[in-house]
Amino acid sequence: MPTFNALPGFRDFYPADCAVLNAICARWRDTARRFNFLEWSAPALEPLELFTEKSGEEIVRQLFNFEDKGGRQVTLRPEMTPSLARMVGARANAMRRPVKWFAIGENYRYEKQQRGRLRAFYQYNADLLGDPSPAADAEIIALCAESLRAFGLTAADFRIRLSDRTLWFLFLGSLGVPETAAAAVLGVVDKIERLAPADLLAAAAAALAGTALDPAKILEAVRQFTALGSLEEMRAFFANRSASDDGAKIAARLADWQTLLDALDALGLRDFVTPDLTIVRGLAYYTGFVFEAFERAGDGRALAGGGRYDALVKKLGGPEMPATGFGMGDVTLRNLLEEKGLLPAAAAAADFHAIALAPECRPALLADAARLRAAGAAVEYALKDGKFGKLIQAAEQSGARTILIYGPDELARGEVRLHDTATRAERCVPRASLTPETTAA
RNA sequence: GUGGAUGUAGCUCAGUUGGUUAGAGCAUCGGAUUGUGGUUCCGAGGGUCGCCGGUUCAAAUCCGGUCUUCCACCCCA
Repeated sequence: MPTFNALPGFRDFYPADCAVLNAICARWRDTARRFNFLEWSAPALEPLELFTEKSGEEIVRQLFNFEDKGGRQVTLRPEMTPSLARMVGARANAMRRPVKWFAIGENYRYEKQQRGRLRAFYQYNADLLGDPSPAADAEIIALCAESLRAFGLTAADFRIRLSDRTLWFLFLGSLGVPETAAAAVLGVVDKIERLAPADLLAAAAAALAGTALDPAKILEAVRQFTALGSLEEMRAFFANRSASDDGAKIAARLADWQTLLDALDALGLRDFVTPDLTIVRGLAYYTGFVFEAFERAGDGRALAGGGRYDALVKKLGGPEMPATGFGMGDVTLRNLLEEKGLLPAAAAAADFHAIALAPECRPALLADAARLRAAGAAVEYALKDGKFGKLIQAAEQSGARTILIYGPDELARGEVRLHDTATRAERCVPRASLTPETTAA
């Protein structure tokens, strides 16, 4: 017989693991509820075109896709945003705005796994659609930060790096970079810390092919731009540059930054947010403010990421619908919470563990167990009769708060003996008085 | 997809220059003259040593392949 394991990158969830996952999802749901976001869901299996339309054919390499028995090209979803765009787009004209939705679902990506990166993972998404203003960006960023704070993480544990593709495009335009090349330049910016200088220059030259611009000069300007660490430095940077046609647009955009940062300040989250223009996000569909939450110590892993995608709903067949949102996975978050000792205790013990000291006592035990369960208590009992020592030992090791002892002596008086697992205190009470709140103390 | 490591019981690990039916602790299950036990003691189950092949009288051990896991790239929705 072969042994069967879960597929690579997939996880079996034993009860202790499942309890952790449930605890994480519960915190996510509660935080979203406090922001009055509504939960939605969608199929895990979707048409392949839903994702190639959004991200291009090259995405297929990282999808669990196949042809179904009806000849349809389908794939397990790698993310939920296209499904959201479809659903919102279909009813957008009838929906009161802003639309504030969140979802928790398992996503699938055909990638070689490593720490924090599996082939199946749960992701929490929150999106705010129908409002293009910085106030909406502030709300999404605030929800992202509070969703992490809900686990006990502090400003010492994580930081949200805030950037802005709108400002990037305005800046690149002021350098003379044409719109057609701007996205490619941002792709180079995304690698600026990882590539060797020679490779970086070659990449910049490739991105600027067809223009008369000097890659080295553009790179130098980009470096100065990415070094800006505050709104004040950004203002000074642009003030020192010669006025251009984009000057008014840049000034307006910096005012949006002010609005956004002021809102986060008033929400009590300013300490969690750092302007960081090195963040550009790989995907081309982001259009405005983008952000990523990173852990501050250790590996500096990304915990969440998101941004504004004002064109996506329309691209997927819906009406004009500005949108911003973020995604947060369970894998890296769980790793971080484990390291910080912030995982909630998972042990789920019964309220009562009942034992019968003689076969004729069992009917009374079963009747009381049924009554307590109907009243809401968690009740378990030994399935077979045995010696007293074995029964009480198993009862104690079960972790139940209170042991119910059904012996001939007690039952003759219409009573049951209560035994407190922690203190070993005991007392007898009439069976009829048992409630879920009854204790031996 | 590329490269480098890794693999012995459910878990943590021993296992000598290749040498008899592969071990320990923890965990699990059972027992210790049949109402106060969490201790202790005894015992049992559980491994084709990741898998396949090769070398050898003999392989957990050496060699090749493959899979898995981990790490670094790629990618990161």
